[in-house]
Order: sequence, then C-alpha cells, then structure tokens
Amino acid sequence: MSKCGRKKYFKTNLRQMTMETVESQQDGGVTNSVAESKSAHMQTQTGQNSVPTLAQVSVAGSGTGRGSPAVTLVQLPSGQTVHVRGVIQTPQPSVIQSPQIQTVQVATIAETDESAESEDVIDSHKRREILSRRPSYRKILNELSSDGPGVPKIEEEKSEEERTPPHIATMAVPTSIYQTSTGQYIAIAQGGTIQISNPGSDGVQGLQALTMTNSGAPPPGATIVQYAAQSADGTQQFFVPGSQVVVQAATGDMPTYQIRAPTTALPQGVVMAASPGSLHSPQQLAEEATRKRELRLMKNREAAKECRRRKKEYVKCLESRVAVLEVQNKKLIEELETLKDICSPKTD
DNA sequence: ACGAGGTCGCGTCAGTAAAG
DNA sequence: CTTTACTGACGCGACCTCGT
Repeated sequence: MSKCGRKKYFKTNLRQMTMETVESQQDGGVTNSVAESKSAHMQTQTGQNSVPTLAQVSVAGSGTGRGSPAVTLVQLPSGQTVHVRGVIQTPQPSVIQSPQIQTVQVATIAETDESAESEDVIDSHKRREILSRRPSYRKILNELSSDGPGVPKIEEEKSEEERTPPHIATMAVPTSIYQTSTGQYIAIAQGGTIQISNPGSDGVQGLQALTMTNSGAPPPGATIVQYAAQSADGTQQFFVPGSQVVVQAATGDMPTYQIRAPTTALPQGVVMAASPGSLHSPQQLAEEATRKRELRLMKNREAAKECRRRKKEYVKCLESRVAVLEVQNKKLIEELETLKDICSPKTD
C-alpha cells in the first residue's frame, strides 16, 4: 500500500466512525465493514451485538431518558417476567451523545427509501455530502457540555496572548526578545513598542522603532503596526494577526517581514514587503495579492491546527464514552447473570 | 545498518455553511 | 454577494518499530 493510500485509509476511518455507528444502530448492529483499530473498537461498543444475553431484556416504559429510574423488565427463560431496578440507577451523562443523535437523523434521511435494502451501496457521494455537513467539533462538544455536566467544553484554547484583553495587542507581552535569521534582535516592550536592533551593523541603524495602534479599521484581533523605518519615506502599515507574534526584518532594498509563532523558530510566512505609497502599479497589486494570499494561508494554517486539536479532543471524548459504555455493559451483564441465578433456582 | 511499513503532525487546497 | 471559519482530503517529512 502506498504511503498516501495508507494515509487516506487512516483518515477515512475517523470520518466513517460516526456513520458506522449509525448503521449499526439502525439495523441492529451488524455492520462489520471496518475491522481495524479505532473504528472497530468503537463499533463494538456502540453496537449491541456484544451482549447476546440481553436479547431478552426490555426496558420498561418508553421514556427511558436521562433521569428516569432504570426499571428493567427481564424476561426469564421460563417465561416469567421480573421488574428489576438496575445497578446503574441513572444513565450517566454521557461524554458524547448528540453526535450520535445527529448522525441518526442523518442516517434516517439517507435511508428513507426502505425498498433499497440492497443499498449497501449508499451513494458514496451522498454519504460524503451528508458527512461534510456535520457540525464542527467545537459545536458538537459545546452542545454536549451544555447538555450535561460531565462533558468537557472545548474552549478556544486561550494562549497567553489571547487571554489578554482584546484591546491589548498581541505583542504587548512583557518584553520578549526574538532573534531573526539575519541576526537582528526584535524586542517587544510592554507598551507595544517593538525594537529592532542590528547587532552586526556599525550602529547606523542600530535601533528601529515600531509602534502599534489599535484603531478600529483592522479586524478584531489584529493590530496595526506602524513601521517607522529610518530610511523609509513614510510610515507603513500592516496587520499582525492576533495569534501570531512578530516580524522578521530581512536585509535588502525591500525589507520583508515575517510572522512567527513565539514558540517556534520556523518562519511562517511573509506578511508584507514594504512598499511605499499607494497600490496602483501592477507590481503593487501583485504584492497586495501576495500579501492577501499569505494572510489567508496563515489563517488557514492556524485554523487547521485548531481544527486538528478539536478533532483530537473529540476523538478522546468518544473514546472515553466507549470506556463508560463498556463499564455499563459489563455491569448490566453481571446484573443479568445475578438475576438469572436468583430467579431460576436450581431444580436438582 | 538498512529498508519497509506505520503513525503523526503539518501545510495547503477545495468545498461548504454561516455571517455580514 | 462576499467574507470568514471550518474541515476533509492530500502530499510530505519526521520519527518509530520491526524484520533482514
């Protein structure tokens, strides 16, 4: 299997998890399409086929929702029925529930045509369409968290800079010093002043000051940095998006600046090449387009990171729910066995 | 030591839904 | 209609494990 093929398969697994769960719930839990790793693991839990002995157990009352007493009607082999109060009195607030509900609805839509029993070939396109409309992980988990107390809420992971009040610029952290790849030092002072020093130079341009303002024009979370270069003919403005930290000056006629995450040393994208005056010439338009593209890529990069983080958290929640259900399942089986022993005394 | 296979994280693109 | 946020898919590189 090729590398990307493997990759694809692995990723598809996650995407299929929800759908397979639905299928197993819909038709009695006989979906065996994926027999690998996490998917298979999840399936065993969410399907009911791992508990053959429960076939004779029916739950009394249709309103078996959260909080209702878990009274179970156990039908014994002798035909006798017994009302049983369960070991697990109240269904625990599950780690994850609404995703299942959502996907059940989805599956119902997908299977409205009952005559198509042979639709093991659910149109893959349709499937993809359905799945692509699944709400975001953050939405799902936040819904859950409002649903029950046991569910961790996905917050926007507030990094230190994000925890600062919105009017405080990202760079207004206690003085931080970065060294650029060109050897320059960038110091970010408390007041939002950025100082760029060139230790290697003979002192002619030893310090350059950047001041930051937060007037309304930029999008929230962004800071306008006014760059007052000594040799520049005018002040330049460019955005520094909230989650990023700064600026890397490069040598040359057209100094360029790069955004860097404070914790990584990797340059993350050129933000702007300083270009004086208005944007009218084709070259300037091209630069503007490039700048926009870089900005978009940078945002998307961040979004992708965040998305992956949420996804991981989502998967973790699913896994912990699996654990909870496993325990419940085990207890129910034990309970059933106990009841069987009690209610069918040995005749010999 | 070396190669193959597996896993993980990243950056990017493309498509979609929601917001403005 | 445009912009923005989100996420699946893809390709890539890094790292690890295992068999030879």
